[in-house]
Amino acid sequence: MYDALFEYIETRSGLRLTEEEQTVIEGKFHHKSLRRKQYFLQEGDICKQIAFVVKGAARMYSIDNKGHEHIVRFALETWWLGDHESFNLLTPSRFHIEMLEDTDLLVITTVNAHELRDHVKAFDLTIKAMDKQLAIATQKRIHAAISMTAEERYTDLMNTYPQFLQRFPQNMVASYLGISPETLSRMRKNAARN
Amino acid sequence: MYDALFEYIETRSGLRLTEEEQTVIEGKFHHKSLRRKQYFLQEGDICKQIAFVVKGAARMYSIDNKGHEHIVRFALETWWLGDHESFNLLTPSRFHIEMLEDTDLLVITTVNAHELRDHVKAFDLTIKAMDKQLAIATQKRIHAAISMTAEERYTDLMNTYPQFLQRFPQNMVASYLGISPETLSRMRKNAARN
DNA sequence: CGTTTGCTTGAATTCTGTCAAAGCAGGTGG
DNA sequence: CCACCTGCTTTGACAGAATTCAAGCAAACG
Repeated sequence: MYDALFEYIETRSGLRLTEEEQTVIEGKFHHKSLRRKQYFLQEGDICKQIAFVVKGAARMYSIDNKGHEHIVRFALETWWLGDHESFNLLTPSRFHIEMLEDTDLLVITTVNAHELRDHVKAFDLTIKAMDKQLAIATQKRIHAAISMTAEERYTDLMNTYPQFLQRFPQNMVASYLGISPETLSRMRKNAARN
Repeated sequence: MYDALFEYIETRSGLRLTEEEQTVIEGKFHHKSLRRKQYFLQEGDICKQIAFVVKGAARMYSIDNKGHEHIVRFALETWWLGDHESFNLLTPSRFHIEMLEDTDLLVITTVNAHELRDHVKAFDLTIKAMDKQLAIATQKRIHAAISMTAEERYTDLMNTYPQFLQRFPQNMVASYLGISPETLSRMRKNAARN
């Protein structure tokens, strides 16, 4: 179960983990299984832990005052679950994090994550690398949102994350793109013609 | 000139800087003045340095294949200039960073920034805090882009950054919101009625 | 086998962009 | 000091794009 996490840390940090470090890491995380439709976080909760996805899939979304859902992020294997804002500021989250498949997680609390960063250099480097990657990905997404048409955003998504349409229902992909399911359906019909 | 930076680091890190540390920091940064309409970065450049804004204002934007500009970010005093993606991956930037006012910057290279993080703990903590804040702000912006109408995004912006409309022309605010200047003008007219 | 869930399609409506024109500063040079 | 630019905002008319509402259909699920 922990092998996927060790491999992830070694790849991201560029360092090898000693057996001792592996033991420390195992002590700070704990395993958690969630089935499809179960929640890791619900709106109003304070996000006091984050989780590494060993196997499975999830979505993070909000519900607006008209009752519509808006998917901010998906998560697949080797991605992380958690609401940055709530986690860092200890404010109630505006988001839900729901499993879309039966999922295996490795969970760590805020406090343990900080301790681990102080004691295991490879983990600190990993988090730094994640932060960078996240900054890049979110900047791209903002750029896409303000500068591309819905159709361009869709083809861009297909190039960047072709897995998404295979593992997530189309109406959720539409929600992620910020368009209605009907619009996405029509766009795909047009795109197939060309 | 450096006082604003020292104060910023001390506030963000929660640590006091020794005189020695202040000297080290001064040695790694250098001062640069840019006038209105001058560029800190142009499309195609690799972003090998970032800059702390001591005084002034700037915008970061791209130009699409129709020749339209799209503003991804603004920067004011105590904010930073730089393209995360180009800076971290050393790829050519898709963005321009242009001064909107005469601006004083403190510039640091990639290499020096890494060294400084290793030697001055307060600086490392500051960068970590910045990364967190950036992650929160960008997540909010993505959420706004996919879940709000143009009008909701506008009022949200006015609440979060009321300075923007005072220091930036309205057509740039429109570009930042991802709408046309005409639409923003009409929205403001409607909002004034209520 | 019935129910739920997701996908598609059509028609009406609302929103937004585009194009064009006009007005309104602030700044510059004569 | 005035006339003229130039950059920015406003307004109107029109076209195009996306949402909404409604209906029908297929596949998956319990």
